[in-house]
Amino acid sequence: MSKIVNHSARRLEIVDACLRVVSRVGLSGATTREIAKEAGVSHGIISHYFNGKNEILRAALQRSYQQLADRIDANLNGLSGLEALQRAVYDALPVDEEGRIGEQIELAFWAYAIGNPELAEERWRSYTEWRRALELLIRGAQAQEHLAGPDPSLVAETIISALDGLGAQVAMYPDRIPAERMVEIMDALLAGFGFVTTKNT
Amino acid sequence: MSKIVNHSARRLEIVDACLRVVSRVGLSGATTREIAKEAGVSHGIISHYFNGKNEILRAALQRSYQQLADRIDANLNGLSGLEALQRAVYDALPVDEEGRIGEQIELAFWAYAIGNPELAEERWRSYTEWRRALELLIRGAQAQEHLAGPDPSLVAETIISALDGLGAQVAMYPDRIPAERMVEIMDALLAGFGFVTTKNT
Amino acid sequence: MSKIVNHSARRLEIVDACLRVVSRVGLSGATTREIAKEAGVSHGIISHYFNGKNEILRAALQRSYQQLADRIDANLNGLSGLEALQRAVYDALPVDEEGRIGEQIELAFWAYAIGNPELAEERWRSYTEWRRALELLIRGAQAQEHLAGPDPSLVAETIISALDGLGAQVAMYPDRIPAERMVEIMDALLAGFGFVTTKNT
Amino acid sequence: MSKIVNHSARRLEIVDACLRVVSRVGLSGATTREIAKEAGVSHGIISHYFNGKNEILRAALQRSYQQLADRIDANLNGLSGLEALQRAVYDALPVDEEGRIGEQIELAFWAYAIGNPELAEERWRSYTEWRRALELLIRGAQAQEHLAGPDPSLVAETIISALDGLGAQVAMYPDRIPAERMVEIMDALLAGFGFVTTKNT
DNA sequence: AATGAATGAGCTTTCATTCAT
DNA sequence: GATGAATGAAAGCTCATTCAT
Repeated sequence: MSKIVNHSARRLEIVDACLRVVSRVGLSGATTREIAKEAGVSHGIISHYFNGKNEILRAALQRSYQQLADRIDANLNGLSGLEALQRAVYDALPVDEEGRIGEQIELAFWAYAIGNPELAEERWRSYTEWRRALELLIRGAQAQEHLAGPDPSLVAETIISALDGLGAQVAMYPDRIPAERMVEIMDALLAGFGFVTTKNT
Repeated sequence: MSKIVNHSARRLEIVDACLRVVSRVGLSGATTREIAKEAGVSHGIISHYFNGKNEILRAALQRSYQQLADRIDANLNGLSGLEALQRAVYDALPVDEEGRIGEQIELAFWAYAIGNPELAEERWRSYTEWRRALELLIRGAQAQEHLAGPDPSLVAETIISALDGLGAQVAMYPDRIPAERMVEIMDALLAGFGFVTTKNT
Repeated sequence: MSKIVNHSARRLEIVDACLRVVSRVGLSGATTREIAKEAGVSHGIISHYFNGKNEILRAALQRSYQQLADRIDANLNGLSGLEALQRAVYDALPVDEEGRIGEQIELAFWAYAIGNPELAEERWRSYTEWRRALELLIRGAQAQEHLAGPDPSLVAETIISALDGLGAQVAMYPDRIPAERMVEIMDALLAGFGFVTTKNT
Repeated sequence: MSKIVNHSARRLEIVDACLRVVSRVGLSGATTREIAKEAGVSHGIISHYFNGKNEILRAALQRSYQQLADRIDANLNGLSGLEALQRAVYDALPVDEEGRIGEQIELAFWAYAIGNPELAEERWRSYTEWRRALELLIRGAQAQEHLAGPDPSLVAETIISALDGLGAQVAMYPDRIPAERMVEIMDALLAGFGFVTTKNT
């Protein structure tokens, strides 16, 4: 039992090291040697915990999404209706250092997913989950605001598209898009769907 | 005297081969050998036409942007107001094979731009140009429709974000997002900004 | 834990393999692949022990100098005056297989030192050391023989020049200059400076 | 007839270009492309004039020796005895820019001769010729000075060795050995063989 | 379980040579 | 004769993976 705990704990350490390396030098610089060094373990040990490099990357992508999902969930506590939707959308914006690094990691994996079906599937699962969660929030907000508004699924996809586009922009040009501007953009988007947001960010 | 070869035509062949390879296996799989094979030339010849691999990539990125810009410009001929805006936005959507490949190229280079300032700046220039053009179209449409609507700059940034997000999605999952869905999304977005679009796609 | 390997011993094996390869096919033929083959290891392993090819070459040059210096020092034990000078000069002559290889290494690196300041400085240090040691021996011999003879520094430089010239000759044509001839030449040179040498080679 | 003249003239241009390239970037940088560019001819034409790169190098080495021999011959005009010997030895010293470059070329070829029998043979021919010429001068000087002195052949080999050693030194460290010092060294050497030289350099 | 040495494939780049025009 | 495009081998180097200890 203890062995198993240690095993998965060590796996996690390596995955986190991988994310740090990716955010520092990009995916192309994330060699197994570099990851091992960052994790403080020997180079050869990696094959005991992962079945090849792709498995590390897949786990890292999974973890990166999990961190975002956790952040959103944590802040959603007790909120409902439009407030909950607004909160979730704001939390999904890369407004701080951590979010920016997350977007760079995301972007790195996106490009890598082309020609790498395993990674692409992993991301698709996370995307689907995120879209469904957002749909629920949208339905809740529409109900609260008594909106007969557009198809929640369509709204969710639109919001995610804009978030993804902004995320890519931030990943590439961290200093050129002020956090306030991103909030304005998402506010405008939500307003377009009938959600009159309050300015108490 | 020498073998009759059009130097710049040959260069272009190699650049196009590069674009095809990148769209097929991603930037990390776009080795000089693979590009040469795709172009149907020997591996060594590449150094006759390009000063190293980075020069091929830069040329490929430039060409990809040019193709998109040309497509949009060509179709805009004679249109004005909302029709022009709608046409441009539709043309920017990756609805066909060419567009899809273009998005894969884009995405591949986005990740590469992180940590490659030269490439990042080149992309920024294209982005700025595209945003300005879109702003003009938005102003024109707002004037025609007598809308006092939101800040054209904000609208442009929102549209581009959504287009970029959709583009990334298409790049990764070419077959999972129907062209009609993308049109719906952009229609909803435009409607949110007060532009009642007609269904004459 | 790990494979039991003496790191520095392995390094030395590779350096020695490098020296053998250089003596066989010259510096231009001393590729990393060839050195690895000569050392009986795989090509890739070299990067575990050296930071690039230049580091191997530097280490090889150092080792070659060390071998010569050690040989001269070892035989000088207990000798003084003219005997010591004569012994050192004879030892500096490439009269056996080892000496011949040493000269080939030297010659290969001489050319490489042009346009390689780092290597040139390293060689200059060795040269200066050798000249000073020779000057001391010359002073000792002059004192013992009661010679008011020429400037020891000039004598040292002359001797070294002749040794270097002979060394180059031997490096290129190992079989065309008999060891006895080289001894005759150095004897004639020493005689010209007033040192009547004995024939007890 | 004219074709033949042009042919060998073009050959000579290429050989001279080769020497210039070697003196500028060393033998390792003397690629066929660089030589062709320096000669102002197309890259492909070289195979019409030379049977492979080695033939260019051999011709270049030959020419380099010829230039030295010509210089010595030219100044020898009318001199005889010790004066002639002294003049030849002085002329063989790399005391000016041209001589220094010549030594660098020499040195580059020496190293290349290891593992390149053709080039080594070419150099051996020149060496033999030079040694014989020097022997004649030595005999002449000994006769004039009524010296029963040492074997002229031995003297010649000693002188050449010292000249070669000095040449290598100058090639590597052009600024560290004053021309006067080299003259002193050769004077001391000649004095050792009984030739009392005059100070009218 | 853990180490790091070792392998071999593959990368970009360079270059002498060949060849169609 | 002359050009420069084209080839293919080889260079130094990197890296995921395997393996003996």
